[in-house]
Amino acid sequence: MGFFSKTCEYALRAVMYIASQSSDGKKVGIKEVADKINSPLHFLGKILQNLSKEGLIQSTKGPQGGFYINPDGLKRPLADIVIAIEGTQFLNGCGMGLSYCSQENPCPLHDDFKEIRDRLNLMLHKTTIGQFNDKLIQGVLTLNK
Amino acid sequence: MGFFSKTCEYALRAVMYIASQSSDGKKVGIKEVADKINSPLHFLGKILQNLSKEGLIQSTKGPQGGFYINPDGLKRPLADIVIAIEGTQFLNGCGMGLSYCSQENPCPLHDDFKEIRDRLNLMLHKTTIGQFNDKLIQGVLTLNK
DNA sequence: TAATTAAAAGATATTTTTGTCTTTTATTGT
DNA sequence: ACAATAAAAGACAAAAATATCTTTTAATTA
Repeated sequence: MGFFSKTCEYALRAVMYIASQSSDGKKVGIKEVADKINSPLHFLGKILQNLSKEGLIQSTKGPQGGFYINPDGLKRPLADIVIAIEGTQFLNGCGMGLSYCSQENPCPLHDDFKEIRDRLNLMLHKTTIGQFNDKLIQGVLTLNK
Repeated sequence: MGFFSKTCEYALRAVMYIASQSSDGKKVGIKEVADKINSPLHFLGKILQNLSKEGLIQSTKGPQGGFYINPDGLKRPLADIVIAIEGTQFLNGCGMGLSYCSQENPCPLHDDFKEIRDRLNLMLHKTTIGQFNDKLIQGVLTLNK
């Protein structure tokens, strides 16, 4: 297993792809997204549907419809996606799975984990959804395979 | 979901508990371990069985039997447990799930993730299984709930 | 209004993870 | 040898994650 769940991996890749295509009000169909990020079509459908409900991406049905991200959305941090999918536990919970773990009642890895989680949080909060648009369009960065 | 799988969380807690009880050749039964780390008994049984096969812990059957960790084992890094359970992918794979992700063909998060993974690896490799024995015995650190 | 398009929603299937229960095997002590 | 103990092993079940397929709803265009 990877660091994030498959669901979260697909979500991150898909959102970044949609972002990179959303510059001039363009919309992309789910078939294109699934193809470009190499994910199962209908499974991705559910994921995008949820992200859409959360307001992280936008969509319209019908001809010329598809998914897109509005300018404000491009400025949101990646953390929003991760939290929407993995929940807050992933970024804030105890590394050893203890629910009462705290500074007063610490697990053996409490301090070490706090530092690593802090770094992960920092990274996910300072990085925005639209941050990679240019390099994705240029083809310098990859989202496929 | 947490950072590690339940299996890995139980494993880390159990191994640390067994370690803390292994100072003077003492052995602990699985019932005691499951109770002390608050995990499902038989599920933990499978986990310890696997760790035993990997040589990360030792066990003997029969009266006065149980699980223990030999002096060399106490010096091994936590990374050995995590790798035994989560696989190398967890500590080395691409954060976005791409199998061809590399410095030459990077995903958008390649560099950021590398730094976080490096820190996690460093921590898990410098921390040993037996490192918390004293504080666990003193009750300064917790493994339960 | 009708046909077409594309996401939303629902139903179902598969796989993996997590968990429980029972039987077997190995060890110890009598 | 026999009984008791405790892990190993196997069978099975429940829940969650992953995946596929079909139907419905909303939007567009002709």
